[in-house]
Amino acid sequence: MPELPEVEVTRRRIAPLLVGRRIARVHTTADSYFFLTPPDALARGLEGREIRALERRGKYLVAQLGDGQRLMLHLGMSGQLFADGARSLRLLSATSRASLAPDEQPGFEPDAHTHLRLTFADAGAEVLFRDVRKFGKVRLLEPGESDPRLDRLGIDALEASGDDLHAGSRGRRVAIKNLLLQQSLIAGIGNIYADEGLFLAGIRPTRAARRLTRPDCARLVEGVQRVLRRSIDTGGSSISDFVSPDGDDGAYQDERRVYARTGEPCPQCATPIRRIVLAQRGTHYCPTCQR
DNA sequence: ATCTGTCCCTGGACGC
DNA sequence: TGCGTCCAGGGACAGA
Repeated sequence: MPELPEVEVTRRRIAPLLVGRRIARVHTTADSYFFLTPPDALARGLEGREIRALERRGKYLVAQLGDGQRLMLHLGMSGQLFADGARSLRLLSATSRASLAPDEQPGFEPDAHTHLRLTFADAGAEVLFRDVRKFGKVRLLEPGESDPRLDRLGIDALEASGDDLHAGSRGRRVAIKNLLLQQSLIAGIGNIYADEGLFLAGIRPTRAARRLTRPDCARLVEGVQRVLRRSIDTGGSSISDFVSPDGDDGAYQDERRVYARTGEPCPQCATPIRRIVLAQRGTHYCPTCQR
């Protein structure tokens, strides 16, 4: 599930394949709510454009195009942005996987879930956007046009300070975890890193946001940033579908302390990790270390 | 204004 | 073995 680190890893590795290249051909799947810009308009708008830069805002990627247009991408839950030639079992459907010999590593063939495929004017790798569950989004923004999804984003999680969180949590009765997931306050934190950050800070996810002191907020932001940076350094978390543009799996899932470790001993005190549901999301914490 | 619940989608896990 | 059912989760949205 792509959160800030997975999106940032994707950006760093895919940027060299995109920036400075001119899009020659665009292939899409049929229209669906994945396409905020309908496929035909998207193809028309993109063909012939040069990509000048690739930026990240929270969990969004924004490509700056040569004539002032921008291409906005969100990976959703199961989005995969990669180059053709990437090799990973995560890029295959279950049926193609089942037909494989145990040691076989076949190349990827664009399938029904490959919603966007960019071919470039010069030779070189194509870039593909695959998203099985279609929670991802793609939109072409005309010069000067904005998208409320981007406008609403708060400060990037890597730039945020404890004071930002403290200011945003005043008077809020919601559980602190819910607040961490709100992209309008701090952008980029998702379910995994919220749980991990709260554990590092020793704060229970259910605590009312307004009950956090200034030092609590400082510790929490510090904890969240520590796990985000570490995850970027290890290539992100490949817990379900995430795969980097070259097909590598991330390794951060091996460093998880509480996320999806229900019943396992807390790494600090050996109390079994507890799982509850907050904001319709699985939430994991140590009942002893997190108060 | 804030908060909660519902919905989009598909594959994988699980039970019989 | 094979089918059915449930669940995961980001974020938009409706309604309280």
